[in-house]
Amino acid sequence: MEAKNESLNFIEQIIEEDLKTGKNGNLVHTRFPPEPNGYMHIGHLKAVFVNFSTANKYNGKTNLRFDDTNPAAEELEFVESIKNDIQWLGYQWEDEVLFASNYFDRFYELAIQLIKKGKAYVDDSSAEEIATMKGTPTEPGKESPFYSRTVEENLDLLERMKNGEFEEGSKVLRAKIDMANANMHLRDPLMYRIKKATHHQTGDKWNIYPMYDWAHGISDSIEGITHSVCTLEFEVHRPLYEWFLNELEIFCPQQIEMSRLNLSYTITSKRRLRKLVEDNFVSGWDDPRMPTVSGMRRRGYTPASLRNFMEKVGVTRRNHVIDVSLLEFSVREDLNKIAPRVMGVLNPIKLVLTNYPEGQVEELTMINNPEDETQGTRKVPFSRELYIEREDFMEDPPRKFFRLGPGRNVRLKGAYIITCDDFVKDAEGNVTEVHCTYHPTSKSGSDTSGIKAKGTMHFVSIEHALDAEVRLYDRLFMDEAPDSNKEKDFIQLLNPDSLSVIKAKVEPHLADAKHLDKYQFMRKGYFCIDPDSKPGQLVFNRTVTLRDGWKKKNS
RNA sequence: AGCCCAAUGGUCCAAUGGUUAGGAUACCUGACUUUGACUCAGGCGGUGCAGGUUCGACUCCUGCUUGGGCUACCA
Repeated sequence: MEAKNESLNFIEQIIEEDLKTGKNGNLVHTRFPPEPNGYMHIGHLKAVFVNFSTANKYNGKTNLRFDDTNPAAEELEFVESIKNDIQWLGYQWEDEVLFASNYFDRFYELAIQLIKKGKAYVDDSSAEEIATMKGTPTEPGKESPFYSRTVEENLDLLERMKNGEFEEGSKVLRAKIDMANANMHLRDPLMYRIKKATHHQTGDKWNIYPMYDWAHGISDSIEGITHSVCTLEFEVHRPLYEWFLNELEIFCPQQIEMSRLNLSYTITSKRRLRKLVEDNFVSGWDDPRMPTVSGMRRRGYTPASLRNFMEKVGVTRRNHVIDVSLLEFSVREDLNKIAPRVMGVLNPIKLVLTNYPEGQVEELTMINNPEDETQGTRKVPFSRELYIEREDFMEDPPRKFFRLGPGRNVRLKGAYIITCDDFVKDAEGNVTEVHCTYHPTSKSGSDTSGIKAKGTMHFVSIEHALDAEVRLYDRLFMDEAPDSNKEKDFIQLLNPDSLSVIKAKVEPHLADAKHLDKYQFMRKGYFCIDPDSKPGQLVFNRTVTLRDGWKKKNS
């Protein structure tokens, strides 16, 4: 029946094993739990992809739950942008958007339960004292002087902490576990700290806020999450995750850690991305060079290309650095199928067809996308004076140059074969004009000339061309792993040429192009309309170049 | 330093106690081409080291090495 035996990633293997044993009543329920403290970037994308696509594969569900336990860092703006990004990627969460803050009352009840069990206590020590008493990985910690408070005293103090009677930093609630444990996270971890902040969901109701470890597992448990996927650095938190849920005697989901996504020539440190924005190294969080979802969207990456990329990357527990060329491949692969072809000359030089009648204009019919004939055709004007790409003419070309040079023939895409007769230089010796004759019987589609042309070139008619600003992007960093370079600050590794803005000439068909419309400029790459674009003032972003065998060979 | 995790072509991901360890990408060839794109065909290139178990180890075990994580009132 099945054509091939697809290999499973390690998470799918766990799930299929659980399905076999009926562990979770044959349910698969995942969640994507971002903290709303910034914009989503390509690193988050992997978590989105794994959680949603895995659940989807097993007819399960995926919750979107904001891990909003730290009001000092979080904002509503980020809640909205994250929701927007997830939907743009093509995923839909189960039911309503959830918040850890929905469960604050429940967390509090459970904390009381833990105190009554003698498994939690209020500690008046300062942050520094707690850190000192925690010991080090090689030395055991020491018990706090407040370790042995009575249950009654702890209950009273917690309630007064909740009621706002104490200053921030003066008291915390800690779980009573094991101050000598080799795992530092088990040395009486904090459950609550006092924060007199206004929360974007709960307002001023709370004066204490739960820590990640206290909130996360309980949230997963409440929602009936079966497989709680997170990244490798949370591995050492798992014993604590399980300790809380077991002490509370409530459902314990399985936490599964996977490696986080690292991309070559890219940073995903939120702190560093913020510095790029705040110090104006980029134009904003949605600068097309940023690895944010909003940046990639503006750059012209498609949701399908990003999902395909994630699929290719795979899911494992090893640290890796994915080559950015795999991302670029995925983007080209999708754009090749969907992007209409147009002609745009990025670095124009004038070409005159000396034997073409002055004032004559032909409307050429061109195919929009050879990969998809349903995209139809369009009209492209052709006349005596054209722009071609400056690099497509060489005064003294090498043998295997397929383009224009004195005495050479070339096909103008969708039009005629031309022969180069002459060229004009200015006082500095720069070529300013190329003169050719066209062969009237060589018209595209009805060529009876018998003339051979090695190459095909794009062009635009000078009279009909539109001006366009084109923003060319290159990688933001020159270093393969800017996040982990120990010698240099990441700012020093920025590529000074990551953006160049040029004035280009494009075919008139593009006058109506709209925000984020995607095109292939033939022979030049994939481009999309930037939000800065206005009618009469076109602005394009280059999403990615085409593969270029010629350039590679000659560089 | 202690504890935990990982180790397969340049990169990423598969596979098996037993012939030539497979795919993707990258790179190189060639074919095709009215995009030097796309497509197609081919090539290059790999089990970290040392022991052990076994008839046989890339796979299991031990040690080592290398890389990563943990010592926040962040998540």
